[in-house]
Amino acid sequence: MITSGRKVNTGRHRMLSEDTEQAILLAAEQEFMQKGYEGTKTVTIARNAGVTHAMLHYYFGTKERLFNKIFNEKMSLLGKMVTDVIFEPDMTPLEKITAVVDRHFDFLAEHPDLPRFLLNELAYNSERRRMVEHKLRFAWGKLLPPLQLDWDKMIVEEGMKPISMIDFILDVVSLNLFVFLALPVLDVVIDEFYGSRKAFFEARKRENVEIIMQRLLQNNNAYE
Amino acid sequence: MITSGRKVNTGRHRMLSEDTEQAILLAAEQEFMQKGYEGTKTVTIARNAGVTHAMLHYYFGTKERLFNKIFNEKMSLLGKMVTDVIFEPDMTPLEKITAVVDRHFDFLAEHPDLPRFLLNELAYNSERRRMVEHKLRFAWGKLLPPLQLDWDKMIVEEGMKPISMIDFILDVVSLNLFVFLALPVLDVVIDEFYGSRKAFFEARKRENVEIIMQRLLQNNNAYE
DNA sequence: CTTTGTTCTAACAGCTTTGTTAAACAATCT
DNA sequence: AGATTGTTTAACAAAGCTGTTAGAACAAAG
Repeated sequence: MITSGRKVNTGRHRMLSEDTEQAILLAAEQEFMQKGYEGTKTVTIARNAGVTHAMLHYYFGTKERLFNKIFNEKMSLLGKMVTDVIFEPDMTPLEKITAVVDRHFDFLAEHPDLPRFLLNELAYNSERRRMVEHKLRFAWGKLLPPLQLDWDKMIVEEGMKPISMIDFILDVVSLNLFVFLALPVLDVVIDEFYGSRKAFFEARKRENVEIIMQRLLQNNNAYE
Repeated sequence: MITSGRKVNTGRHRMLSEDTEQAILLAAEQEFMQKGYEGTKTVTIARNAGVTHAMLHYYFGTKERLFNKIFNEKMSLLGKMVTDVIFEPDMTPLEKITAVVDRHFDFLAEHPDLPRFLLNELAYNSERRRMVEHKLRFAWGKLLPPLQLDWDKMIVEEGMKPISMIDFILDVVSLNLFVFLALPVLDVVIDEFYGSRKAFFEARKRENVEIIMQRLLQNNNAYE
């Protein structure tokens, strides 16, 4: 089915068959996401793509290069998430926070395997970690300072409980990401206590928004 | 250094050299934790244990069996955590909650790689997942019902915001576990914003206790 | 229907990894 | 001493995996 047709090629020479390439990329993505770099065998990718395993090397050279293509694509997705989530329309500060948590969660629900995949490959490979470190520093060097100003202003003007922005971000990320990082294990819990993933996601999203809001609002019954 | 001496053996026969076995187990634990099942090679374990690689098979048969020994040991540790954390001394309900979150965090800090290791091997291996599923169901079948009673009582008597116990548990686990699941990536953030892991851990523990308590306490400034 | 460059297959080369085995060795028991 | 048992080594076998290559099949254009 892949070999259905050679690429129609007006410009003469030097063009690969998109279909085959795509089939390999798709199969590779599934395998790498499911089993990680080391757990994935190139022969399996080829088999799942319906292609001889020599083709995989013809198109992508090495397993490493194929993996990097997938990995970088997923890293871009992560970057896209940040920009998608961070810049919100005109709302009151509280509405903004709600919207951020909400959209962050929704994004993750659309890419449930993304966090575990990235976190893992970074945990298991120190070289990749070093590569990403630069990107991270650069990214937040540009993103954080402007946000910080808005943040401090909001805390004062809205009379919120003081909290550093970075701590707050970690709160949101912890609560939202965990749902997806632990999904393979949580599936058992979900089955028993929530019925379906959908119901579970909705419940957790509500709860995460709730707990985050409660953290920010001033509370008269001080404990301690 | 391992081959220094054969085991002195009063009890006659049928005893393996504890030293060698331990050296292999220790090296295996380090490798498996750091690189996962697939990323770990038995020759590397043997080399790090200072032992020929045939010894590894002499003592443990197969890579799988060796891995399972480590894996089960870590699962027991997880079980131990639950019992350690859940049964608290006499305190007011609010103090109890604080203590639970606190001890849960401290336990994780003593075993920072445990959650990622277990979560990963479960995510990557469906057979292991099925094995664990039974244990989980059995465990909470015994643990949850009695806790549930205390929980509902506490909510009413202390005038807390209503929240299901399971949602509350997920809140605590999300916040505490994430710190350690994401540690390899967070290290970059830590370096920049907290100085040291120790400082980061302390800050996060405080914050996690804080956000959890705020979630439970009734709040006069209702938002929405 | 030949030429030209591209896509694809089958076979294979070479390395890595897991696992086995035979024989040497050390300690203990008789 | 010699037999017995448990431990270790070195060498080997077999399978698995990544990557290569020679050339066949093919499509398009001359």
